[in-house]
Parts: sequence; structure tokens; C-alpha cells
Amino acid sequence: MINDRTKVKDILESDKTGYSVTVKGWVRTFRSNRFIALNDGSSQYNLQAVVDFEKYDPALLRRITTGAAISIHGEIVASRGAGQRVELQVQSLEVLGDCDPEKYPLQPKKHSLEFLREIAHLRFRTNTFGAVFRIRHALAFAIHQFFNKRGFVYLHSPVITASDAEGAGEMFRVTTLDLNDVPKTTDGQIDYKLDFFGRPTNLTVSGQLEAELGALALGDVYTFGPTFRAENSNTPRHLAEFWMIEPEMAFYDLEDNMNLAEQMLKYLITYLLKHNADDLDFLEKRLLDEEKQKPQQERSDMSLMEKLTFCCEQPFERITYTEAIDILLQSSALKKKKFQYPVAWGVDLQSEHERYLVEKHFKKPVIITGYPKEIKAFYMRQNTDDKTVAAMDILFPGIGEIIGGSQREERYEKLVQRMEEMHIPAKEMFWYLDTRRFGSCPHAGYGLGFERMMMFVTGMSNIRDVIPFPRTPKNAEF
RNA sequence: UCCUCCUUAGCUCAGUUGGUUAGAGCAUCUGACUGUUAAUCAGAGGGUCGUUGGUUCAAGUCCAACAGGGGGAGCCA
Repeated sequence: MINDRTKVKDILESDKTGYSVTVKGWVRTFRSNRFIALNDGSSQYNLQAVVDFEKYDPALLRRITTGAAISIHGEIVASRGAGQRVELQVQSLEVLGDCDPEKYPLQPKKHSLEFLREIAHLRFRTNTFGAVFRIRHALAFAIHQFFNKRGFVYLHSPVITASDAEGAGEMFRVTTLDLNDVPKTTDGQIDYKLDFFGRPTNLTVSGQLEAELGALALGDVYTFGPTFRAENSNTPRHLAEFWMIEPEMAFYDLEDNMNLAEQMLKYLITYLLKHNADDLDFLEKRLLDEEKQKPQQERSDMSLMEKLTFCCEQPFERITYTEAIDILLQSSALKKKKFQYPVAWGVDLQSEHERYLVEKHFKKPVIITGYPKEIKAFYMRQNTDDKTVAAMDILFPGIGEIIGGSQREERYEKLVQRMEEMHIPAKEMFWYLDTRRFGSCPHAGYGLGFERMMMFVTGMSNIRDVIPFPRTPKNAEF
């Protein structure tokens, strides 16, 4: 048994002194041949271990280098220095894993996020990514806690699907066929009968349709799993593999749906403010440093904590698509020809329009409802005006659309009609349509991009820095 | 995929109108010092200037293509 260590976080959070501990972790810096800054991942902060170097073999001390894994036994005492309340007086020290300083790429200094992305296997060892991934864990946990408290059932939707009719984006093909010798039918087509599933299959682009099946029996369900889009998107907001939360609720209309989504976002932010204050504090300081490099005009007027607190305190602004278009048409930005894309009823809102509404006009999260049916998916419930659907998008400052959802079309005839109009093969979707044939009921749901939420709460500006191993076009190294 | 910018030491960057042996800070190594907080001081090592081709007496510097990365856009979460 070697799991006898005390975690740094527990030591630092207590004022207690005069007791013996064993700590294990990685050296961040070794100053003056006397002070080891030790980090074990449990906290943003390091434990300062004090070595009386006169009593130790210089050969051993030389092995205490940045990045080395060490185990220390000693006594927790009040610190004589100013930077910390308590410190560890070393009584015995063992190097568990050496770290050659000539070759180790991490130094006790600031590294660019781009450089750290190239060494994604080591970036966990930095302050920034330590904070990011502790927050990622906490956010995932809070999501489960939120739904569990409300009696939701966590439903595992399949990662491999045969459905290619959802129209949610380009898909990754899943096959065991020999790509160097693909079997063909007599008319020259790929013979999928010989493939593993006997038919074409893909990685899922959404668990929503499966979640609906669950909701119409279990009541309230949610999915939380990886999602795959094979789109050639090269932006700081897109990944080929990302995580999505998709709640689906029976007997909910659009307003119930919005209420739940707003409550959830506020719950998650409040949870992090309470449980990850140290990590958020670090990220806030990091952002402030970064802002200092920018010209005055581009600096944001709120700090990270202020922004998060602000979002929890304000009710989100709720407007219809039609109202949004009117605001844009009357905006000074339009009159000054600041928009690159035209504004008119019927067009989809562009990033620049969304950003204007959220960041300039309302200056808080905005929920937009009632989009034209032409620009939304087939499963959204048609409104009585015959022009719009019961859709809702929640827009956040800085990242745009964080949640997209709708009340679903529960009326069989209306749904089939819409599928025909949009060339969705109803025959292959018999399992989905069956829910509308047998005991259909009003229901609603939404999708939350987990990494988008991570970007908002951490203030990180590139989505590749909030997931451990980002998958993007031409990049799957780690 | 489109537009735009970038690529010089391990990292972050400077490098004049093309002109001798390409520089700095940090890191690393050696030595000094030792209650430090990205410790300090002195010295040393470290570069086929992203790749390929072109212009020129001469290219880190100018031109082209390609690769990788950043920012913006589209698609979306």
C-alpha cells in the first residue's frame, strides 16, 4: 500500500500546524536550493516544502528539478515567509520520477496556449490547465446533480447510429470494410451487407431523437455524451468531437423549456462560483493580464467573476425572432453599415447580429424564440401563424449560441408533412414517428454544448483549450 | 472551405532601404550566494532563420507554391 499521502489542498485549507504528513506530487520550482514548490493537482496552489539542504546529499538535491515527481515526509509548520500561511518542513525526501531539465519543455514561466496545445499531453501540469480541468470536472458533476435533483433519468444514447436522416451535419462513417478492397455489388455500389452492421453506420451527431423516445416513457431524461461532426470547421468554437447535454421533457411547452434551461445555466454557474473559487480566481487574474496587452477599446468592462455573477442575477432577456429583426433594423449599427450581412425577416441571424443583440443592445444573455420554420429543423413544433416554429436559442456574450432547443412537433400529420417538405425519409424514421402514433404528447428539449459552456465559465477563448484532447480537422495527435 | 496575419535558439520575441562572424529576456549548464515566492549575481553552451523553388554579385529580409499555427467568416453546439 502506498496511498498514504495527504493532499495539498487539505493542508492549505487548514490553519493547523504541528502535525506530520506525507505528500506526493510534482516539483514546479526549486528556489535557493531550499524551497520546493510542490503541486499535486488537488489545488491551484502549491505547497512550499523547506529543505535544510546542509543535511542532504547534493546528488539527491540535484534531482529535484522542475517536473520531477517526489514524495516528502515532514511536519506542517507556520511559514516564516510571506507567500503562504503554512509550509512543510522536510524530514525525508524521495525522488519517485526524475525529470531531465534539458529535455522537459515546461519551464516555471508563462507559455503561450498555442505552444501548450502542441504538448497537450503535458499541459495538465500548468496552472491554467489544472484550473480548467478541475472546473470541467465540477461542471460535469453539477450537470448530473442538477438533473438528478429534479428526478431526470440519465439516458445513454448510442454513439454509433444507422440514422443519417437527422440533417444535423456531416458524419463520420463507421466501418470494418477493407478500405483497400471495398466489396461491391453487381451494379458497382458499395456492398454494405458485408459491413459489420450490415448497413451504413456513422458516429452520432446528436442524441436528441433517442432522448425523445426515452422522454415519452420515462418523463424527464437527459443525455450527456460525446458527439461527432465531420465538418471542416476551423474556428475557435468548433470541435469534431465534443460533448453535449440534451435534456428532453414530456409535458413541457416552450416556456417550460426556457425556464428549465435558464435555471440550469444559473445553477451551474452558481455551483462553480461556490466550489471552484480558487480556480476561477486564477483564471480571472490570467485574463486580466491578457487584457493588459490589448488596446483600451477591446478590453471587456467586466471581470470573469463579475460576468458570471451578473448572469446569475439577471433574468435572461426573452424576445421573439421578429422582435430581434426589428431591433436590428432600427439599430445604429445597421444605419452605419456596420453589418456585413443583410438583415430581413426570414434570414438566419449571423454571428455579428447575435453579438450585437447580446453584447451591445441588451448586455446580458438573450433567449430568442419563434424562428421562421425554413431555417430550423423538421422536428420543431409549428406555430399557428404557419410561418414560425417553437424554437429557442440562448445567446451568451462572447460565444454566441450556447443552447438550441424547441418544443417538438408531437402531431403525427404535421410532422410527416414537414418531413416530406424537407426531404427527410420518413420510412427510415419509423421508430421516431411511432412515438407520435402511440400516445404522443407535448414535449420539449434542448442541447447544450458542454465545451461552449466551459468557454464561458473559464473565459478561455479557444475551445481547444477546454477539452483535454481536442479533435479538429488535421489534428488528432494526442 | 473562404479572407487575413504569422512561422528566427528549448520558450517569448527583436532583426534598419537586401550587404561581413544573426541578437535579447527567460530556460539549461558551471560557479557564487542562501528564508526564497517566475530568487539573485557572474560566466558558458545552444540557431541548415517552417519546407521547396525563384529573383540577385549577395536573401532571415524580395517573389511563388506548399505545410503548420493565430484571428475573422461560413456551418453549427
